[in-house]
Amino acid sequence: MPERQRPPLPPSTVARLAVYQRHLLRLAAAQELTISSERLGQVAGVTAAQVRKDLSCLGALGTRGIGYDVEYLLYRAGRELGLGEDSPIVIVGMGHLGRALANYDGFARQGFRILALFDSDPGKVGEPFAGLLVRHVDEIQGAVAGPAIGVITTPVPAAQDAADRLVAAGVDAILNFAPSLLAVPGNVCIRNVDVSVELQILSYYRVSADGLGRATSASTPADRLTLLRRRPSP
Amino acid sequence: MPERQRPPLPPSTVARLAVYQRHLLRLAAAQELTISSERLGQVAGVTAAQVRKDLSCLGALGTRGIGYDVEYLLYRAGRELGLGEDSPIVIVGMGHLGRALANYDGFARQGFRILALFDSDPGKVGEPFAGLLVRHVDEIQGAVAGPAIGVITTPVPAAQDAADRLVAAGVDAILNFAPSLLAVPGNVCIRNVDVSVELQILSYYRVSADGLGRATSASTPADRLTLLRRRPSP
DNA sequence: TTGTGTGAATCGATTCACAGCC
DNA sequence: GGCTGTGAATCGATTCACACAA
Repeated sequence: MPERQRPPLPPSTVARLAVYQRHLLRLAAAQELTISSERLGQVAGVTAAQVRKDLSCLGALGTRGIGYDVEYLLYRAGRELGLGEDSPIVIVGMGHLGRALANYDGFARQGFRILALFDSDPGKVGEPFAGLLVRHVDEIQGAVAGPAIGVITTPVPAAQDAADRLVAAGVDAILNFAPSLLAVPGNVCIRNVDVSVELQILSYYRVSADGLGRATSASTPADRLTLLRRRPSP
Repeated sequence: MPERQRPPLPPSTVARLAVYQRHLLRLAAAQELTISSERLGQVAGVTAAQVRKDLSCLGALGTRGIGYDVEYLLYRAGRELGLGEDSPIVIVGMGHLGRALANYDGFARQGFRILALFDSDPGKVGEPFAGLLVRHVDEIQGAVAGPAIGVITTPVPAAQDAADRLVAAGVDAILNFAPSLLAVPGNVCIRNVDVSVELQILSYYRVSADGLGRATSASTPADRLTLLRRRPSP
């Protein structure tokens, strides 16, 4: 059984794999049987060579002269990303953003399932969103059984507390929308999304672009680089 | 006047500069006068050497033995990112996410100003959010005078149309939350944010981490790599 | 002594180019 | 003829280490 004996994927490849996955779902729904690196690159916004390099990390999946089998690629990419069964998600912070995410129906399609919603405001506890009742953050540890992905959509002052509770409940990955750096144990993986930061980045390329007619930048897929840092030794 | 005569910043530096900016604002509010690369790195989640390299791109801003002047750094970083006066933002798509962003009060603090909100649903047109009335997407071109940053929070099928209208109205940068690759002219800069993709990336590192007690990844700042592609030659 | 600024070295990621297979 | 898989080359980004200024 020579399964699961591959070097870890490069972080940039992981990020793109997630993007490919999304487009492959669309292609599969459209009854496409095979896809070439060229076309997949076009829809994902990367070069064909990049696609081939990325996919070759999963093994030799394509057929020369033909391309890649959409269904099989979907299966392998999904398995690599750990999307076997529905991954449970819990959301902490039922402000506008938390509600937006709770109501987002794309999660189910992408293999995620919202397990519970939490807020610290007693006024919000008990309210129904997306078929779930909001629970108090005190209940996180009781409600979350085993590993799950936590999503933090609280204001900054509450974010660290939310993270602490999630970690205590066994959550091992956190998507943080609060613009602050959370302290968590080394075995918990965190990704931060900060809309203001995204806008500021756009701001920079905007000013470089105008003035002259010089075209500067074109579109890009949702390519994010995860920086992984080892725990500093004690 | 030897102003504005610097090579363009590396994309990864631009992304981090936006993160520094955010923490510098907090430090300035807390009356901190100076900050060392060491401490700024701690709060931003990067190494001290990285901070120094990044900041040295803006010139020699620090004082040896002391650190960086918070106010001055804030000024220079903000200027570099093109945050001089309030940058106008328009949001297209008043679903849950669009409303969440419209109500987000962090934009103003970060130097952005929401100029207008749009939706294609006549039922939503006229509704008030965050002190603005939702207008119909047909009005985009009339309402947006000159360059602005467009934010697309529509469902996928409407995203390209939204982008086209924004571009026609003179918008030169787009933050796209719809999970699709938008086609825009080469002088328009795009960044994509896809929450499902973020979750899938977390998924990967999650599965690598558990099983054994091996710690795998620690936290990371909102570091995103913008891939800039030149327009392919015709 | 503290902490910046920066070349040099390292590391990783992308592109190129082409051999090999359908 | 078309398209994958992959080493080799290139490009960029991070880290190191240390001279130098306050």
